[in-house]
Amino acid sequence: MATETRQDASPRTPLSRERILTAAVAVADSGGLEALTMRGLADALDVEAMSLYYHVANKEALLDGVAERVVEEILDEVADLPPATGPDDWKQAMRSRILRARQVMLRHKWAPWVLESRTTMNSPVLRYYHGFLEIFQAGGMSYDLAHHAMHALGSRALGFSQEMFDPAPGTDDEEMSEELFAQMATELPLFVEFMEAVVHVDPEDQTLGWCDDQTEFEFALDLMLDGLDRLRGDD
Amino acid sequence: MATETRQDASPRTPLSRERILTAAVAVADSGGLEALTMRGLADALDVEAMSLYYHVANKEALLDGVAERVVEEILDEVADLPPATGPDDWKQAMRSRILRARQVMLRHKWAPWVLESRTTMNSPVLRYYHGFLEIFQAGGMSYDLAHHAMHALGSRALGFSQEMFDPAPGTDDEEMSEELFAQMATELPLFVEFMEAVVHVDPEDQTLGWCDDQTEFEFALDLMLDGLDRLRGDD
DNA sequence: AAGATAGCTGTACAATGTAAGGCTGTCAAG
DNA sequence: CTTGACAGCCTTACATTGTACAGCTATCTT
Repeated sequence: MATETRQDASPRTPLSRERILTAAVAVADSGGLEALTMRGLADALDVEAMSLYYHVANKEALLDGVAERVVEEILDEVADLPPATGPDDWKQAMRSRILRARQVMLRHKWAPWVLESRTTMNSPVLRYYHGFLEIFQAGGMSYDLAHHAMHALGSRALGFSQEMFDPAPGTDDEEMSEELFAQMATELPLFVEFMEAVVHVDPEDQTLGWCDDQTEFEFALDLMLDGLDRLRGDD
Repeated sequence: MATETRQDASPRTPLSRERILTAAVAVADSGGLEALTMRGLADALDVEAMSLYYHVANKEALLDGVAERVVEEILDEVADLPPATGPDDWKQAMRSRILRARQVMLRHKWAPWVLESRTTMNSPVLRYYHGFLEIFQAGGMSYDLAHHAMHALGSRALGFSQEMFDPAPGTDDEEMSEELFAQMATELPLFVEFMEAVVHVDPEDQTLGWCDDQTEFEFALDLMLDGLDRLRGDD
């Protein structure tokens, strides 16, 4: 009964930056980003909160690490894709790569917020973007155009687009308030037609699952890729 | 000395949701989003924190209001733009509109984060998007294409693109760590050429102001608009 | 005059990140 | 074997946040 700080005598695998990051991703996966607190993470590791600070400078650094982890997962996901061989398949190569990245984002719905809040570059991101450069080069694009293309793709290169005011059907379907709807009918007539045409459901009873994220993502992606393809020097 | 709670006898303009939102935008403008706390906002209004709750349900509702304010500012900004008259100028109309929106975003650097964190639609946003519908319609686009276009534009419709890992020259220019740079030279050869070609500065001493946000924004915007123009039914 | 109420304040509490220092086991030097 | 150093983890404590709850006060109504 002398050493009673820990109940079980199992030697407990020691903490490490790697274990912490793995646990952090797991916590965020199950509870969302707001569940990722230092105390909560420590609990998940069966450890006290302050112990984390021995391996991670602070929460900001932890999130940096988590961001790296996510991009590493993307790198894994695209590792087995065949390289682009020339101007005829650069677009397809890019497309596959980005859609694979999107798979990772679908597994970690919180990831976009973490990635967007990072400012510093990190090694996995550099490696990931290097793959794009290879493809752009195979496509015969100038570095200048490749640069523009990177910016134009933006977060889409990492597999997400961060929908604005996403009309995903929440638990309660009152996401469009009464007044807004009334306003729509009178002041914004085009919207009524628009929704009737697009939503395939009369605006009276809203049962929306009208925006297929995957479809919209691919549409926008192809729009950009086609545009870039047209800007290449040699056709 | 009886009523000593307030020093000056000036009757003090009463609080109101409007005054609060105006102050909130001002606080965020000067101190950034992290300065926008209930206590800080109350201070700016010469009032106690809890007084705000009489006019605003909670912080989330406050941010909703702030988001509305920003979009209203955009609406103001685009109010005097001439409407699109037909298929020949829809693109220009859209372009002007979005570049005006961007002006607002440049005034409120914090706004992207607020807007992206909102999930519920609000009235100004609906009105703003209605303007897009008018333009798409003038361009002769189907509602279906207009719908895709909205999604494809995404946040760009509101004038921002949320740059990933933005390499803006911070105070200290060590945003690319030693190890990263070393790795680049050896493992990621394309990056070296890339930067030399694009950055117009040798990678030894980094003095980067290499990404012109405005240029990149317009490039991506035009890429999308041109693409959409090509997808319209009638040429 | 009496009470109701809108608008604001004061106090208090829980959740968060994290600074500062204490405990403990391991391992090398004497 | 003893002794010290130190890595790794814990304890305590504090500042900052949002916000619940219960007052206070002036104005307005009856």
